[in-house]
Amino acid sequence: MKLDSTPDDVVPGLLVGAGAGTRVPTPPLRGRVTMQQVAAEAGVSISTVSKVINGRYGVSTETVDHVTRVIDRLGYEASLVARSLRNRRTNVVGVLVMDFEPFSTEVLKGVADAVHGTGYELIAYSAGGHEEAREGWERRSLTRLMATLVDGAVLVTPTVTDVQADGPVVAVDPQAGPSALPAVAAHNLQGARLGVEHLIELGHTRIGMITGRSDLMSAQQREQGYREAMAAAGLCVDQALVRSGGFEPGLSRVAARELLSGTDRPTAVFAANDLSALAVLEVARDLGIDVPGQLSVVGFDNIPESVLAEPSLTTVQQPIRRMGQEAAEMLLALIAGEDVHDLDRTLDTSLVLRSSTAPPVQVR
Amino acid sequence: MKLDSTPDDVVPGLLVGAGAGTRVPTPPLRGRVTMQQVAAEAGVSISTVSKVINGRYGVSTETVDHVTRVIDRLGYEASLVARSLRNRRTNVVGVLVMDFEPFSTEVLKGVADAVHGTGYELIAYSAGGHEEAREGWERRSLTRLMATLVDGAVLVTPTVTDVQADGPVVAVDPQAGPSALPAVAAHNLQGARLGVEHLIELGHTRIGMITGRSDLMSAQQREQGYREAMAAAGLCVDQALVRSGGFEPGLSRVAARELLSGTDRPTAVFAANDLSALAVLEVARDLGIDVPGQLSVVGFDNIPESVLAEPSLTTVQQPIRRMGQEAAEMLLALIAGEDVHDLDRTLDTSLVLRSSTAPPVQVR
DNA sequence: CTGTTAGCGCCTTCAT
DNA sequence: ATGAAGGCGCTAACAG
Repeated sequence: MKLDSTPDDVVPGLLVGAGAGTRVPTPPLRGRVTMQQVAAEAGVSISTVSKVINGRYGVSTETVDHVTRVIDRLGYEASLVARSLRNRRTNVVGVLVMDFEPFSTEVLKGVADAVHGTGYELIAYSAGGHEEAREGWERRSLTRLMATLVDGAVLVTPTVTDVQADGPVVAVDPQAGPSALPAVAAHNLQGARLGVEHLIELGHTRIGMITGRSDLMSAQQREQGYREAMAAAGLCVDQALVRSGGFEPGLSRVAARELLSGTDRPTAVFAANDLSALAVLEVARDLGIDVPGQLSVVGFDNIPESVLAEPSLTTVQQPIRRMGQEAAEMLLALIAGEDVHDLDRTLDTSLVLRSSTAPPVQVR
Repeated sequence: MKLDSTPDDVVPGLLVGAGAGTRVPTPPLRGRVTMQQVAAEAGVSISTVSKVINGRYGVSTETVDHVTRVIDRLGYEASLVARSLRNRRTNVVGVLVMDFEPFSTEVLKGVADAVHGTGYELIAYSAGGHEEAREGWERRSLTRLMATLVDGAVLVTPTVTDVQADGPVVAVDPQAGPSALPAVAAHNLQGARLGVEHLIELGHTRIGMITGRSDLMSAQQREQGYREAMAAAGLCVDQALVRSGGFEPGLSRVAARELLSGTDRPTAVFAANDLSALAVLEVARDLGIDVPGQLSVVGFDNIPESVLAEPSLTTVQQPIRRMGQEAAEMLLALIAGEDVHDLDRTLDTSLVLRSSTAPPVQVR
């Protein structure tokens, strides 16, 4: 009978209008129902409730029934947090990201694919996104969640990979040299070559590049691929045509504007990622430069947005979603204690032809 | 003195060779470093460590320094879980989804946009994805996380909205009638009208529809929009031209085949979502019906695939990401205790013209 | 300024 | 078959 008399704790949340004064189901008392309350309502001890929930032996059939009914009525569900804290095993895998942007969410979909039907739950965590928390977010996130909320984690695009965690960790697209972690990455160098070779085959010779964040391995490899393709075709790289866009829209717009405003602008631009390529498209439009008529643009990543762009973007596709899948499969195997053979996987990239590239105009 | 004598609890994790008796940088002992260990290593009490971490007053400068150093050296980071369990406030907002698919991840990006720089962390949670867990996932997830891991939550496409949680909850694209929850949705009715009006303006009069899942509000509204647009133009709806596609490809193909096989087939079809519209395209191709020559098709959603279709799909766009943003803004305001005025927002949709629509052929 | 004490919600021996 | 007690990692009163 103590259930109806709890005037001490004011409800901070919203009260639903639905009058519940009607039949049986004791108006699911508001807010967090704890095992405590279930026990009280059922007139048994907390531990008995726990046993019922976890299907432990040593509870009479009728007690089980009764408690189960109370649980249903109250809409009780064990707190993930409390349970995690207590148990070593949580049955949850985590995807740790710096931010939720196109790349990481695509990886997330892949991880979800692989986790489906395994009985694991999935948690994606971002410490908040911007700048401040940049340095070492992967270490912090890992420490904060691992072994206390998740059984294992997929690290998306980590800058630091010499992390130490007491559970399995797999990196996707690691950015710090030969990783100390099991990892899944795309073949950046090959991809960049593909993209630039496409432009060269179209007849372009003045090809500029918006590079990525110089401290990241993928950025370096893509730039190297660009240089290799140019060199292989006997074309020289005009340093004035290489600008950094830092893998992000803001800087990329600035870089693109510099690149396209000059008198002797390139006829084609290879961007280190789609976000940068989209920025180029935007700037070109501002400047009245027709794409692909007067300027060809090739991106890298093939994020969903790239196809929605106007014109749709020719880009180098990374099998992002697949990367997430493979990472998750590795992770689950590692959690299961199986020994995984190929701890460092590199997936092939491919060129996706769309509408942002064309042969250069024959000017004079 | 009881700190060094805890032989009862065997470390289940991996043991590193590093003896702790040596010099300075005690090789960051592996795995989960707890406050306990930091305290022991620093020779102070646990609560002192806690105070240092939380910047509480009443700790001598040198102690702060010392403890801080130890924390750095050990790479300690407070467990999100333990902290959440203790505090009422967690500084984390959750996005609860049935699964990580294109729609929900798009919402997620929007939420992330809005959360940036607010100091909140973001957790996206999916109970596993498929079928089994369908019914009531929103209720379960909410109960499991709210007030114990997150301060508030965004529910994506919940089927049930009469949930009771002890914290703010905002629904995005709720599917269960006038929601009892604060909600953000797209203007399905208006969108449907836009799509159908476009067909009418092109000159179509025999316009069919592939409807969605009849138990979902969005489906009902889209159908209503279709009927209203028809009525407004003085066109009557031939019931034989309205078939259910259940929002999914399989059923939609069947429906499309029925619709297009008849002798008196429609000259245009409005589909309740892009997936259905794509099915129509497919069936039309099978049947040798030219789109948009002999048949115009309009979809709803504007998923990336719609632009890749052949021909690319004219469709009604929902501002999905924006919906996530608004939901998050509402949520943060609610958490902050501000009173939000507009608790049920409807965002405008817009028509995206592509290549699957054209005037009807003048047959005879 | 520092340490002790008491839980947050849950699960698990260990008694009864 | 049931309940009491202790503790997961952390914080917030209260002592000293």
